Amino acid sequence: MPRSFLVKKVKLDDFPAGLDAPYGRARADFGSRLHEKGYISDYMAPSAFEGDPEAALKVPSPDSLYPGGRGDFGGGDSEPPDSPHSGMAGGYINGDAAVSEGYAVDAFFITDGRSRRKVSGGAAARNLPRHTCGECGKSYATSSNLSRHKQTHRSLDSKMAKKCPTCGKVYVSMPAMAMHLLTHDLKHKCQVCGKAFSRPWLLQGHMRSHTGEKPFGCAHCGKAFADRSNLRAHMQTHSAFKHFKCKRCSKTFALKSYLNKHYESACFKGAAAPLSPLHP
DNA sequence: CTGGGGACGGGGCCC
DNA sequence: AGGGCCCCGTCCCCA
Repeated sequence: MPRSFLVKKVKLDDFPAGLDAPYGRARADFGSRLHEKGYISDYMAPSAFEGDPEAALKVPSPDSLYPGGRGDFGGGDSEPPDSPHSGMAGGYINGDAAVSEGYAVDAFFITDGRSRRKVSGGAAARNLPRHTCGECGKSYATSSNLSRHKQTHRSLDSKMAKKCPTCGKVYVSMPAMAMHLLTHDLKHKCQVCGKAFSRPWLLQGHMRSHTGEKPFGCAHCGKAFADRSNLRAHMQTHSAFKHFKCKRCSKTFALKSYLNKHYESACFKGAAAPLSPLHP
């Protein structure tokens, strides 16, 4: 993997404005989640993530990486990225007609893993006041969203807690409860094989297995995937950094799932329960 | 045994 | 409140 792949910043405004509408929010959201979850480390220089297991858990401050601060790209000084269209022609990846330009560009942001942009038209972009949760500090565009979020801070033994009549799971947040109830209602049925799903997008993803559509292309090697999660996992295989480490034999893995598999393998056969991995 | 990919479930957040 | 979209994680299969 070329070093530049790991360190370059992205100037999103270089991309066609037409791509903004459907993907702007997703990209911004993805970027912020990368910071929240620490996955930004996947595409960073390895030094901070090697050796000391504690260090591996520390996520560098986004502000230190982006002089412009969170939610910005640090002004117009960003280097142009490796072309998101490299290996693609007219929005196609490896000649795969199912790959839209929008998705191809979107995939690039997964590739880069650090991209973020101002949400055009959003409250943040317009500098509107945000509604911040006093308990965890998360902020929301509307008081309504904040109110909904605050439900998640209720105690499990709160009077507001409700139990799922089907499986008995307890929820303190009514939106979460409503969401959960949907998982028992498989009303989205595949017309091809009859398999049923609780969510329309689960069916959409499933349909790709019938149509062969692979809208998520890897900007690094051009390989296309039907599922974004699978593209993400694939991107990790491009990373030279394996920061999931077996505590017993010190072997390292690029993906947590590989480490988990390793724990189930001979390394721990006949041994006590696995020690906690680098990333618990 | 490891690496990689396909398929999918669940929950969070935004509009 | 509902719909849509997203990410995280897991299971399974195969090379």
